[in-house]
Amino acid sequence: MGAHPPVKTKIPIPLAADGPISLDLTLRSGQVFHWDRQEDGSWTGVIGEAPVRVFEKSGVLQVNRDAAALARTYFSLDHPLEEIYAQFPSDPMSAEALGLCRGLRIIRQPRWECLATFITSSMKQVAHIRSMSLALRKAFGQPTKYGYTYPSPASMAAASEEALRACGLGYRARNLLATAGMVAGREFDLDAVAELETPVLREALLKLPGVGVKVANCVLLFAYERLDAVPIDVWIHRVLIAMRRGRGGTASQLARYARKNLGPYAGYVQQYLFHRARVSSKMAQ
DNA sequence: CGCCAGGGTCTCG
DNA sequence: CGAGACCATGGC
Repeated sequence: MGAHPPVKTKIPIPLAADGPISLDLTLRSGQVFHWDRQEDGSWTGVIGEAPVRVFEKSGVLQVNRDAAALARTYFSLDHPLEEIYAQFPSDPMSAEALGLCRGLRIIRQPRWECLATFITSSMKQVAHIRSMSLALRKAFGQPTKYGYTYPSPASMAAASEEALRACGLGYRARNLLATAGMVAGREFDLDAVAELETPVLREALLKLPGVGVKVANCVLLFAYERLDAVPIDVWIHRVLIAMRRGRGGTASQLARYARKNLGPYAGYVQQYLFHRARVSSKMAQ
């Protein structure tokens, strides 16, 4: 807590010609689960070890000075949104999703945080992933001005399965513990594998306990900048079937359909479709 | 209260 | 390879 002197000066981070950003959409879209929206509309949270308070107005971000560089990278302000939108599919669902989600950006997450969080995500609602993340941070992370850091692989590997279960993980505790051990012991080097081609990297990730095709694609998209990776969860599964006019299929058939029809930024399209599906579901009730 | 959730893994045909 | 059973938990 005392490591960071209070910084009251906020400097604007101007956007180049890369389009807008919406913090509300980006931080509520099921990519990250540890940000808090304040009453003044700003968001507080942690990027890596750094406490961050960030505010968006008129397409410009304001952030505490010591986190400016981190925020640029984390919020992917260099992603060419207008080019991505120009490559969006023209089907009605993708077009509607784009209309709803302009400014939603795929975040560059710290690799371990992303991998571990999505190991805990299986068969869990977004709200509960959030509560598990908070419990893990409180139990094993470090406190900062704006919340807790995400626990290191070593600190999780050193924990007991019971301590992880106490954070609400259920049967996922075993997998998280095993994967934390492999990462902490350098049996799996999260940084070294970043050099691998996407299909090879995917196969490598699939060797980790608790990582199947869906979680591997989340990690590829959110932590390794593979913007063509398409995680297919229950929501996207339903969306793809609807796109195929009710025609279902096996998981691999739907994956092939997504790869052929969602364009070069299929991961972005997927994220927009995910948000659209969840919003329209809430409206329906 | 019962349903469902950003699934993975193992077994069996 | 594809389909089914099972796994823990809590928001809604």
